[in-house]
This record gives sequence, structure tokens and C-alpha cells, in this order.
Amino acid sequence: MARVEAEPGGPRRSGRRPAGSGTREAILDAARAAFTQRGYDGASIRQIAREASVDPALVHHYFGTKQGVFTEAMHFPFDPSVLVPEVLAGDRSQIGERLARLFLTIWEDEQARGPIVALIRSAVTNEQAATMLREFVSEALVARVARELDAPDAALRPPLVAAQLVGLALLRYVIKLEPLASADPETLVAAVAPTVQRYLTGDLGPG
Amino acid sequence: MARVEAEPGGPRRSGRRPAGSGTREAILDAARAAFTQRGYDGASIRQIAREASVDPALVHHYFGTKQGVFTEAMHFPFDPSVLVPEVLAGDRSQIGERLARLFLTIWEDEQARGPIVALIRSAVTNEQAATMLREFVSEALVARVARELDAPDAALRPPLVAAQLVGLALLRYVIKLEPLASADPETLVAAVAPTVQRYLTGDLGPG
DNA sequence: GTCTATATCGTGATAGAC
DNA sequence: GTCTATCACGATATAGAC
Repeated sequence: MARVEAEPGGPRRSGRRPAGSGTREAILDAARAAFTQRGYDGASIRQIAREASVDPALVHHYFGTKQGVFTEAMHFPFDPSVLVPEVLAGDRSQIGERLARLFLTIWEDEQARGPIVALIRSAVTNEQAATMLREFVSEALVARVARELDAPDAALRPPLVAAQLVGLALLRYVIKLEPLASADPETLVAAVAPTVQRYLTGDLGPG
Repeated sequence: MARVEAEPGGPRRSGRRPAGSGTREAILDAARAAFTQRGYDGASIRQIAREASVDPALVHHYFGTKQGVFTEAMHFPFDPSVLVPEVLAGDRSQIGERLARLFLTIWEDEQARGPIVALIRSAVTNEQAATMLREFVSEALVARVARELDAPDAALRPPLVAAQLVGLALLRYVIKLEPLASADPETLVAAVAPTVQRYLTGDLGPG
């Protein structure tokens, strides 16, 4: 999970694949869209096949099971092993702002948002997807950050950040709660950055 | 939505209803459990009927459609029109702590948690449920609080609080991300209270 | 008030022909 | 590589007997 996709020089993903048969990629594109819109349980192989103008049996032929399609479709177009060190590298007193801005920038990019929305939508009702999300957040994000913190309660801090940012994304992009949904990204960065900063470097408790 | 349930003096909800036929209540209990565990789309009338030891056709007889069952099952065991004024009434400089503690107290009560988890699980993939959640958060919670704030950006403040608290609940109770899931409630109250406080009464922006 | 029977439709998965 | 046909289910909803 979470590898950078090899975008082979050509035009962006839209319309049909040119080289080879392209069927496999067409199925993956349709699958990504379906899982994004309806989550794992709500998406169906037949519907994905229809969208890709392909026979449902082909989906099984390429990926075996529905879970197989999901796993293949979930490769993120960004790489936490690159981004997290970048955020950690700079001035620690502004890490909250950098992290909040990076998070919102990724979510504002519709193409990057897709797989994450798909994973969240799926994880809420599907236990396997929940495990994928848990492991992704824990290992790719939380563990990397926690390792670099020297504050007390280092293990609790990154999950608190995750809770704040995931909650924001959920209400803004999935539930579309106003006025959060149409707020300016920089307004939200400014509002949330101090929270993230405190969770990572500040005082957590009363005593 | 969000009325207090009339608990008629007797024993707590477990086992079978004694008075009357009780079938209707048995169906609602089973429905609440099913929607809580699997969300709207994942729950089925047949499965609810099985759980209630009742014929599936009876469910339709009592509630018409699946949406009808859902709506009836979603009455919360707490009343925002009572709780919100209580939180707002006290010392404004400690409103963050009061709100965070109230929120976590409700979520720690498994019986109270059920319907909210059901609504969240459902809202993430079902548009009708998303509308219900949106309206509940907007009207029952956000609007009531925003009305009482005299700070600038009063409209944006309660949704920010909602994002923080919903995110916390999602990762702790639904996704069960450690160490958030097994953290002591008071630890979380202490961690989150200053955030809530700042969103409601503090400085939101950089300028 | 309760249940049988059925209409209509969708699902994931597989075997096997071409 | 692609598609037809099918297995074995499950879904919501309705009509109508008892």
C-alpha cells in the first residue's frame, strides 16, 4: 500500500488507456471510482465491470476476488515515507502549520482524495478495510512521527493529530457539513494549525 | 429525532418485552443493533427480523420501508435541547472541558453510543443518512451553540469543534486506533479540552 | 396481527467454451 | 484474453390467505 504510482510520462488518467490492451487499467480506474463513491461493501464487481465496459468475469480473471481489486486500487498517489520526513525536517515550532497545510493540500486534490475517501468509506463498515486503514495510519504516519518526538506521551500525540485531521476531512469532504465544506483551505489551516502544534509539541494534560 | 426515550420504569432493555405484544419494540431493538453494527446499507430487514424472531413481512407491516425502520430506530437516548444549554450555562472559560467531558461520557455509555455509531456508519455511504447526520449536527448542536457565541466567525466555530470530537470518536470507537481506543477518558478530556475551548472562545486565525 | 408465497432484482464466484 | 452460462445466495417489497 501507499506506493507512488508510476505515471509513465503520458497524459493524465482520463479517457482510455492507449498502450497494450489497457483493460486492466480501465478496470482499476473504474474500481477506484466505485470504491470512492460507495465504499467497499457498496461497490460491486458487476458495476465496476459495466463502468469499464468489460465483462464481470474479466475482473475476476485479473484480480481473483473483490478484495484483490480493492487492494490493487488502493495505491495512493502520494508517498508518506517521503512526505512525513519532509514535514518533520523543518522548524519544529511551525510543524503544526506545515502538517495542516500539507494535509489539506492533499485533500483538495481530487485525484489524491479519491483513494483516501474510498478507504475511509470502506473502513467504517468493513472490518478488513478498517484494518487496512488502521495499519496505514499507524505504520505509515503515526509511527514515523512518534519516533521523532521527544515529548512525553509520544505515542498518544500523533493519534490525536490524526483524530483532528480525519474529523475535519470527514465533515468537510464526506458529510459536507457547512460552513466547513465551503470554507477557504487557508482559513482552516490557520484554525487547526495551533491544535496540531500543541498535540505534537505542547502540553497535553492538566498536571 | 433526538427525543428522550420513555423508559417505563421497568428493567433495562434486554431479553423480551413483557407487556402488550411487544413485537414492535423487539423489532426496533434488533434494528438498532443491526444498524449500529453494519450501518444502513449493510443491515437488512431479513436479518433484523431473524434477530427479533419475527417474520420479515412484519417489519414492513409496522414500518413500511427500511428507511421507516431506520428513522424510528434513531431516537437518541439523550436530548440536545437540554444538554446544550447546560453546557453553555456555566463558566465560559471552562466550556471546552465541560463539552469534551460530556461528549466522552455519552460515548462511553454503550447504550447511548449505539444510535450515534449507527448514524455515522450509515452517513458515510448513504446519502439519506448523511442528510440526517448533517441536519442533526447543524440544527440540534451547531446552531444552538453558534447562537450563543459573540466571537467573530461564530458560524465556523461549532463545526470545528464537531470535527475534532467526531474525529476522536471515529478513530477511538469505530476504527479503534490504538492507543486512542484504550486511552483513559479523562486523559482525552484533558488533551482535547483546550482545543475545544480555543475553537469556541479563542483566536482562530493568524491575523 | 401474522405468515406464505412470490415478483423482481442484485450479489460474488466459478467452469468452461471460443 | 474474453465471454456465456450458471451456482447459490441474498435483497426489498407486495399481495393476499388465515
